[in-house]
Amino acid sequence: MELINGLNDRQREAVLYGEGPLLILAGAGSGKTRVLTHRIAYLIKERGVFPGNILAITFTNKAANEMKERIDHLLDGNIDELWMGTFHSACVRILRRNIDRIGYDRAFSIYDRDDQITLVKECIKDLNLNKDMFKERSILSVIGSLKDRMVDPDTYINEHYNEYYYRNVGEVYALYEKKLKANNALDFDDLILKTIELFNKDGDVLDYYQRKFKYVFVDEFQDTNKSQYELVRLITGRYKNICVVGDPDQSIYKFRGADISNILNFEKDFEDATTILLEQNYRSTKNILEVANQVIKNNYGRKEKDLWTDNEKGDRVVVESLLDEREEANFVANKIEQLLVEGYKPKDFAILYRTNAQSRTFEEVFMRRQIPYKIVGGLRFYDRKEIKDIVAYLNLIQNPADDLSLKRIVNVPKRGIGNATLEKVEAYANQKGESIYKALLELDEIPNLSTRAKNNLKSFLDMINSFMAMSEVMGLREFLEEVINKTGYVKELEQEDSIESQTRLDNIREFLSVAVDFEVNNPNGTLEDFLANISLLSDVDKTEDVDNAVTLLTVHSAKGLEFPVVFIVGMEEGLFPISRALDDEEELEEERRLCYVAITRAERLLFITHAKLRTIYGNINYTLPSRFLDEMPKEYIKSSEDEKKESFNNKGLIQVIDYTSERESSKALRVNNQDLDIGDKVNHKKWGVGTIVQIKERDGDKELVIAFDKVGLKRLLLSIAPIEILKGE
DNA sequence: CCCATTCTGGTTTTT
DNA sequence: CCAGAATGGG
Repeated sequence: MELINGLNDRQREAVLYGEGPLLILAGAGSGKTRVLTHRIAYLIKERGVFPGNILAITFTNKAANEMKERIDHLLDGNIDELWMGTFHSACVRILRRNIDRIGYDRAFSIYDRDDQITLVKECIKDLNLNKDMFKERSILSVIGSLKDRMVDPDTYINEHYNEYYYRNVGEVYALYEKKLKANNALDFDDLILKTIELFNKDGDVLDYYQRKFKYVFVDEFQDTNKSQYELVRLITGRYKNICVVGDPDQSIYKFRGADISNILNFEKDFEDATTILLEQNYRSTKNILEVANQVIKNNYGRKEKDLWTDNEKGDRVVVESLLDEREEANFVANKIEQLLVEGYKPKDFAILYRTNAQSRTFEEVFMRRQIPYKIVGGLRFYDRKEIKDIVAYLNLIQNPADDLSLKRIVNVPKRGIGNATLEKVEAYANQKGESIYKALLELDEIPNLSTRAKNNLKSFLDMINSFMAMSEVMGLREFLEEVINKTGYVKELEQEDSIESQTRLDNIREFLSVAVDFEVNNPNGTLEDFLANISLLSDVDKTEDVDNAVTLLTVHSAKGLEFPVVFIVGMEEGLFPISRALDDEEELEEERRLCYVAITRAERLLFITHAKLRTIYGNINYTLPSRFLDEMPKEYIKSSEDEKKESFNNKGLIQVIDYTSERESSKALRVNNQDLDIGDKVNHKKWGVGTIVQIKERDGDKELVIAFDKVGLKRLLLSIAPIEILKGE
């Protein structure tokens, strides 16, 4: 049978496995996608399973599309009925059909993180809490983790009744939930939780889906949280044909509630579960894999597993030490240019970093050197102001209860409806217990409004009403154009006529083409579907499909991807592992798993870099190489610093800086500063002896960065600093 | 009500 | 350093 050709014994066993719970522990690069696609194809083709009886959960929509395509290739039959997508998109699909059974309108809005923050902010204000003490971000992270663990507000408040802070966090949580409901909105967590609630409260609906989904698959199972696990348990309650695939060593979403114990407990929770281990790696060279294995070994209490490969040994992993982030980016660019000459293509390269902020230097350098690149995440298209504004219009039109969206755009573009006016309307709505939109329908009843305000509100209302009517009859693109024109949004930007407004117009045009794409791919798609679709896209999904470009992305976003050549940058203590993890053993282990994920993305070549100086918040920091570098076995590593060191007479910091000082800025400084140079020692009145590590021109003065022996790095101006230069080598 | 300016404080990772 | 919030003048 062609479906098992070329598979190894373990893989074949997984593909051909019969009924009942199955746990596939799949190491990095062990061909789990292959196993999943082949198993699904096998069920359909050889076992006669109807595609509509299969639900497959993937981590991103992109992964879902790719898998679906691969299955399509393996079969001749039609697989349109196969449900494949993320937890969130599957839940939206279920809720759009049936959420009315638990008291929501089926036109509910989906709130993203920014919406959540706005809502929490409102709650803090409404409850008269001190906003310095109650920070919306930290409250939101508590709420998030409570939702992940399915703890409701009342339970939490009772548990913390005697703690002022946490009790009030609970109160915010309660009000937040109330507001979501009033706006007929769900946040990301709710998509899962409300589906569970629906299943628990309505036996018919549960029964329907239990019968429908005879076979359920969950990929990246190590990163599911408690509620997702519960959802899987409910859906598979009838047939128990649940196949999960995961790797505990690649669990990197603990901060989002991911619970490794889901994978560890699987065999307990599902009786007679079979476990299959995939340990042969097909992705990386021996050198790369060995480095990964040695690093992850340092995690305590993990289930020992040794990934092996038949692939060639390959080049040693290169570890490179650079002066600062600029040199780091230039080193990477140099390597890429060099490898491009050797026949690699831009799309073969990925730059992996721990935090999004690190992408900037690479962007600058790549732009200057004309290396084609694309960035995953970071400044996101859908997070741009103009896109969020348009989406808010659409949300309101689709779900008039959505006060949050209404408030966002009621005065964008300016229509003379300011805060004071809106507050009066809102007060009226609150008192009547209805939405702002509804209140506007009773405009004449609202007290204390000036005629002017009333007129402005009236024309706003008329506009929204006409949009609502149009949305019923128009195609998506046509409708969208109507909205951006009739609102005056485009007009305002055109009048502004700045570079910035031009970019915004471009973005709006881009958004229109997204809508056209959606229309083509989903001929029956509604406005609701379109909105749900764009709000559930992951960063990876959203990244533009540039033909041939270097990929810049966080290690988190790189999960599940692979590249011929990988650069892991910023391998420094405090950055990777991140500072917050340094004194917490559990978080440190998660960082180490993250490092493991990063290393195992590489197929042929792996470069790891760290800088000695890194600018954070505009401050220059001294950094040390990451502890993970020490965990990598020397025999698989080559460090060009080792080679260079021999030709320099290295006496510490001064010499280290000397040999990298070919960079342009230092060269220039050498000419201009006969008296002062990087590496010179100085004596400061208060801070004592230090070494100059950087000199910058600043308004005719010189700004010095000095590494003091006692107090570390300081930045000061030459003209006013109480220092003397210590001469004489 | 609108705009410009000052200030604050914030970076982990994201469906 | 930078973006968004808060503040105050027009």
